[in-house]
Amino acid sequence: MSEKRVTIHDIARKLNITASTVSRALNNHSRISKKTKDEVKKVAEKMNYHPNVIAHNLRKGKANTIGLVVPRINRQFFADAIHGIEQVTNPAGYNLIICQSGELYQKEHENINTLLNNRVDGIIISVSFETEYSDHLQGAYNRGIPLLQFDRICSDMEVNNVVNDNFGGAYEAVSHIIEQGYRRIIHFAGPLHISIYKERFLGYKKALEDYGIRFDERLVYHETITKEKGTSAAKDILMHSGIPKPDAIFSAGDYSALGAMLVLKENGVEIPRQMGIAGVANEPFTSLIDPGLTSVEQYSVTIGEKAAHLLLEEIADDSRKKPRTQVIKPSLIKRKSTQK
Amino acid sequence: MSEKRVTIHDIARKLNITASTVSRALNNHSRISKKTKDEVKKVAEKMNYHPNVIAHNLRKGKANTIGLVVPRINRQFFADAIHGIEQVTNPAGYNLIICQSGELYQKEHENINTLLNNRVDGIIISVSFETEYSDHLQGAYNRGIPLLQFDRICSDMEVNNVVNDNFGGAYEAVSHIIEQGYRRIIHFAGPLHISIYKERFLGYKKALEDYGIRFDERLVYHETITKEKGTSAAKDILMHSGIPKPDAIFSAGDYSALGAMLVLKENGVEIPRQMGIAGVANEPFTSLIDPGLTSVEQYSVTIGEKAAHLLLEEIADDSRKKPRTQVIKPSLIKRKSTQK
DNA sequence: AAGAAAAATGCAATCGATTGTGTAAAAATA
DNA sequence: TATTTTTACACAATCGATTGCATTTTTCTT
Repeated sequence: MSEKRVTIHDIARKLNITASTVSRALNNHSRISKKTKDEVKKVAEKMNYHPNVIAHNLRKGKANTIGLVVPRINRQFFADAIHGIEQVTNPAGYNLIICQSGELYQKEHENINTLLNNRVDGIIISVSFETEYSDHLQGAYNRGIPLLQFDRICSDMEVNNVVNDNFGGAYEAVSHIIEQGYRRIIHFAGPLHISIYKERFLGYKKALEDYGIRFDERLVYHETITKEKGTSAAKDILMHSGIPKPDAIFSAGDYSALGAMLVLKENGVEIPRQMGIAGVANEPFTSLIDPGLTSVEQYSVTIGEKAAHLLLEEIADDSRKKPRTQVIKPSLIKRKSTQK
Repeated sequence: MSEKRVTIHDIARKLNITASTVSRALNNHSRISKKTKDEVKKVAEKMNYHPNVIAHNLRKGKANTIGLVVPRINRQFFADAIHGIEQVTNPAGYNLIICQSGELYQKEHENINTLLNNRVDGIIISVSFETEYSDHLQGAYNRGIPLLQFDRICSDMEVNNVVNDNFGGAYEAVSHIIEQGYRRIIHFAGPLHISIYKERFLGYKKALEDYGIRFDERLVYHETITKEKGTSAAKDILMHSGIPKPDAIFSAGDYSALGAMLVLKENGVEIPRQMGIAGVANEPFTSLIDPGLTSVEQYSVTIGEKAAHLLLEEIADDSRKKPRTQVIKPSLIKRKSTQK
């Protein structure tokens, strides 16, 4: 059944030479004659030899592996980002070990340890919702492991980052909404201790300010980034008549925008005439629903690619440089939901 | 900067004992006194010791790693399946190395080699569109590596499989369509050399047969599983008046169904009154578009979980048993698009 | 043909942890 | 107290590949 595994020693024995010669031959070492090289390779082929990467890695002291930690893999943004990362790391000869934190700090910490134990050459991480401190990351970094954060970052970690211009994206979206004639603009915010949501919130406020619209705290729905939260927020909006009637929503995420849109439509609110809506992420569904949802495209694949490039660079020259933060410019995809 | 890595030898030196004792102490070996165990653990902790998994794996001859090969990671079905797999393998102490074939046989072959070189303990694969032969898989299997296929399978490989009841799902969908009163039912088929599409096609035919509707080859649009192909197919349908007018579409995928739906709506065809539409996969967007698209839910996370369970079982008892094929029962999600 | 230079290969240590076997120390038994 | 048993640890080989250095073989010089 399971043919026992063939090693360089088996090849050596068959050819009456030493394992070191076989090793050198397979690695095209200059001090080995072409003749033996050819013989070795032929025999290796014939014996169906596969190098033991584990032994190789042990000797070399590196694993040729990059560790990745994301909240969940089955979310479009991360799946795309991972795709981008693979696109770069794979041709460079690196494997990827992917871990999911499930938005839990504890799990994320364990993930990091797993990766350290596996002697990964570098770590790419997008932190969980829960992650407010970065001891676990700092620990890895102190051990000399190149570390890079993307999208969601711990700002107290001084490492390379690849992020969206969340502020700019939000600013552009809200500006667009205002220019379409909307004035009382609601904001569905995410957890503000998370950098990306904070920045979107700030972009929203800045746009209001620049257009001379007074910021009104009552128009902010906090922690509203799931479809369900969007649904209940919309119901709340429909009920509330105490405050001046809002005429648009800028949501920090597409899903809550969707939830709200469905409720509003159901209740006879015309979109975009009576209420404009825009979100962030440009999820696939935004172009499929009716009306199409205006949204901020994040270029997640690009983010992944950049992240991988930066990390590989850092791995290549171990002189630790001043951390860079690469900002990816998002772009606003204007659809019917905001075209008054 | 990078503190040099501490090994069991460092700990041994500090305590004036041997590395073997340290190793045994850390592994709670019964022959080591509680006293030394405690001392060793304390020092290990203090020295910030992390075991070198690579050395461990080399010695143990296994990598505690499972290899995964999928066409692409950033497709909802696979992302979900991977999620399911992780859900099982992670608590069991396995890492995952994920490879993408990009739907290319050549790449898939390389992926398999990478995994073999990394001495993975098992491989889970969903083959690419291009994959018609299974030499590469057979090679891995012959080397004694437990192998499991899911979703898309090479039927000439005698290994454990986890698949959808594609036939049944299609049968149920088409039956539903017929029961709603539709009669001239178009089929958007995928590449028929791929098991899942073949089965869906057969399920479609069987349902027609059982309801006494004659199968008409002219109603089959082949290789029509992308949104674009669905779009062009719909245009074709609108133009063609030579054959009796079709009144429903059963698509082997949601995306081509979507493409068709958009074109038909644009051209004033009323759905579901004039044309019923159903797809397969229950993609997230199916519930968001208007009208909602009837579709077959595949339970991709469950598929991943089952796949992982089966593989772990096979890894656990190396006596190679007769391969099993686990079939996951899909279910039809009925939405407006087929409610005449 | 002898010696020097160059080329090709062998030897043995190494990476870090595991493990079978041997041995000293402690405990139990006679 | 002498002897056996048990307990606790040390020694050394091993996993498979890599590599500095030593040694042999070949090729080149003169």
